[in-house]
Amino acid sequence: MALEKTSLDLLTKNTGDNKSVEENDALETKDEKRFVALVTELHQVNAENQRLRELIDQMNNNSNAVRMQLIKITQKQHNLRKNGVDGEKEEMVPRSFLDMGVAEKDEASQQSSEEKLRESKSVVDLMHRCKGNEKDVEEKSDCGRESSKARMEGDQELSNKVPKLDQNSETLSMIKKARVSVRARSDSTMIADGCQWRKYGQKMAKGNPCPRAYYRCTMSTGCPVRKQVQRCAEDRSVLITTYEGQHNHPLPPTAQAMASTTSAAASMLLSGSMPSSDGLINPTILENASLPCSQNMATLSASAPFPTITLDLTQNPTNSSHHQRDPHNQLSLLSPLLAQKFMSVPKLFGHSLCDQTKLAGLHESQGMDTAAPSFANSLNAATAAITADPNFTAALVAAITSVMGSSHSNTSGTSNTTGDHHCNNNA
DNA sequence: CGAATTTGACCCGCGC
DNA sequence: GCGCGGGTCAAATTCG
Repeated sequence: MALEKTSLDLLTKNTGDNKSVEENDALETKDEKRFVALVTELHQVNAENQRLRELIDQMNNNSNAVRMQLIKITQKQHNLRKNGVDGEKEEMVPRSFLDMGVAEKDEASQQSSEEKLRESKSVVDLMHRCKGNEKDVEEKSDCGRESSKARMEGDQELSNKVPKLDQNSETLSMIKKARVSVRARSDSTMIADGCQWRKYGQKMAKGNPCPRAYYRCTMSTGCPVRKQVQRCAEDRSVLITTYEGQHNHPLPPTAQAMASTTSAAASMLLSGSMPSSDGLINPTILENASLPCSQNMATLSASAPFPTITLDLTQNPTNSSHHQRDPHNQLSLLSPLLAQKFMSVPKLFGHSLCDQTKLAGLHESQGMDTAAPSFANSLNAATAAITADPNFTAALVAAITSVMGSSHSNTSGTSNTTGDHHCNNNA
């Protein structure tokens, strides 16, 4: 609008007569018109900004609501499971990684949980589909994991699961429990990840002169999350922290980024570790997800006793090298860094992730049309591979939630390092 | 004095 | 069956 008026004014000026007084009057009116037009335009931009801000606020609120809903549903599911098992009334049922499924004995309670899950929003549905797909895997994994505990606690029901386990021992041999390992430089004995931990053991590991410490989460009674902390044998300044399990309680904002990211990484890992003919992890997904970014930040290990995804924060990320020496900063960067890996791909199929037309518009406006053709081809290949896997989508949702949460709680913080990836960049 | 940590003992899975 | 290594338990010790 303003541009049209300006051009019209210019035309008027060009076709005006040569008298100086009239010329001055024309110039004054022209300036006034331009000023009014600029003010109008400014108002329009402000209004647009206001709308975008409201949109972002709404998205943040929705994100938080979905997250809280997920927590509630998880807790409900957990309670249902607990009440459905006679032998475990007094004890929290340990939840394995990502709670991908439940034991056979809880089918009835799981059904009711599933009904509730159906009522929840699309994100939760996505996560639930992820759980459903891996139900069998987790079922057997849980049996194997808890069989020893069942014996120790004299739990007859759990012990009864062992024969089923033996029948499927062949399959079981392929099923492993996922872990997320984080390498970060730190001089302290333990990296600060926002959670409260209690040390319950320490062992000398073979091949490493440094002892390995065992911690469990004490933020909630019965929280199954454990972590191992060990210094790298080659580089003592590197602290290797291995997380296992999922928190069964709400986390403080400082811990949410880490928890969401490790969950996302593990979910992605498990999504690629469905039993195949050779029982090995299919690394394609991670490779594809890693395509556009710096290499070697995340690696998979199929040879380890458990499938492990390693997030290496000891190497310089391309745009945040100034954070390197501070382990706290490294951790706060973890989520955006991983999200950077994960989310460069969903820019292409962001429509399916953010099913709102406005979000799609934002993504389109950022556009892949400026990317190099080879890069776009790689991303197309990655998209084809990844969109076929709903579990990876669920992992992405977790990563997105992580980033949105961190940006929400720390608006001036490190989330800005990846601020160009998502919905809060146009305000 | 209660909570957290340390540390030796124990259990279990796996390979030989 | 046995030994080894990883993981966990729980009594003893330390710390605030």
